[in-house]
Amino acid sequence: MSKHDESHHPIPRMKSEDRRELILQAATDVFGQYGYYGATTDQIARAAGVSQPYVVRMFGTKEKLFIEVIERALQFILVSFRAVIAESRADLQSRLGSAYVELLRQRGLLLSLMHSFVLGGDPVIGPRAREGFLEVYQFLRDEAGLAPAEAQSFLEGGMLLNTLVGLRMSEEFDSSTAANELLCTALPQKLDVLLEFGKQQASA
Amino acid sequence: MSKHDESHHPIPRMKSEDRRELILQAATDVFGQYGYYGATTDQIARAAGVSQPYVVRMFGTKEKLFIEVIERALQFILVSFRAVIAESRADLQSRLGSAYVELLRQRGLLLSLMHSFVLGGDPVIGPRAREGFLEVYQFLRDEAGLAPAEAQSFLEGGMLLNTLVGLRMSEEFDSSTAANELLCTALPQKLDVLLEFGKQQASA
DNA sequence: GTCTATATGCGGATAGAC
DNA sequence: GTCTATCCGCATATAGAC
Repeated sequence: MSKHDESHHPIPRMKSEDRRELILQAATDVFGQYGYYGATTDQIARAAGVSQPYVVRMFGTKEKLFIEVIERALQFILVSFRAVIAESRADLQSRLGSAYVELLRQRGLLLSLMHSFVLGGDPVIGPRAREGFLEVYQFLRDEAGLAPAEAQSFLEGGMLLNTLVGLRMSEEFDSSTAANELLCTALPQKLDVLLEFGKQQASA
Repeated sequence: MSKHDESHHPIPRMKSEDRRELILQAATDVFGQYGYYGATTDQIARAAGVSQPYVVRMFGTKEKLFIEVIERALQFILVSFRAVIAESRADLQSRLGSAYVELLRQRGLLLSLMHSFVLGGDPVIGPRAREGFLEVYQFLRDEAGLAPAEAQSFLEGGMLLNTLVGLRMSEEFDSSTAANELLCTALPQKLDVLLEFGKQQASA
């Protein structure tokens, strides 16, 4: 038991790239729940199973970490969308919508972005957030070939979805008829993913 | 100069109801910019021209203050919407939309709400936020008489608007063609209000 | 590569004067 | 009704050991 000691503390001494990814995932989750200011580096560290100073050390500052989180989230969206159009160019709007909903599986991913979107006044977060949002818009228009009005309506649906997820509206499912109706109307056959996501959240 | 001394500090000794409203406005603005966690009671106090302990004293805690802010914001929305349907029942969707955009004039009002919407996981903010959102939905359906799909699409547009405002996307106007196009497409003849609002923000 | 210990600053809240 | 002074806790960041 000297070769591989995973004793009391993890101390797994992994490659920093892997650790990095682990922390980014944890940070995505925590930032998604509490937002940039509300999340603490200590929460993130504990979620990732490392010490608080380590996450600061690895990313420099909390702010830089947040920026990396939202940039990574953005990449996930675009990669996922590009996969959709690579597969086929039929019925794009709805297939992109499904892909978007699937991204809910990555905890906190869409919510971290949403938090960044309401901090547009911040001198360092704001510009990145705007840039990211416009990147998605341009993708929809240029690569997916949607008309401006179509792209806009896609984004509208996306923002309502983000909001309903942020609100944890699925917690109201069953207990409020209005919530039921709203959720059922708002989600194109993808309610199951949302509800599943809701249970994840509740247990966390 | 002994009767009305408005000496160095304001010390205007106003009725607490007026002071209360003043602080609520300041808080709405500051919470709108930084969110619940990001805003400090001190910023709010300075924006209202009072001392930090005073705002805490008056509302008990920062959390209670935030709750009052979002509940007040909600009331503004509903009052404004009810005025619209009282005036006429024609062309409701678009007239309600205009009324909604007009609410941007109350700095931070829609943004404070938006911040509350992404904190649905919070044990005390979450329930209020959900309740408020559903109240608007129910208004649209029951009082305004919109079909579920219409109400939903109204909310979609509202959430995109909120997001664009949160992003300060109007700052990108002129410098990004995509931003121009997005803003022009997204806003039904109400771009002027948004841009005006953008200038307000920039100067603050 | 990862931790412990800790410095430091800031923010919410309380006490009490005027 | 409103302020000043202040306590206390917490969160980010640094120093340095292993």
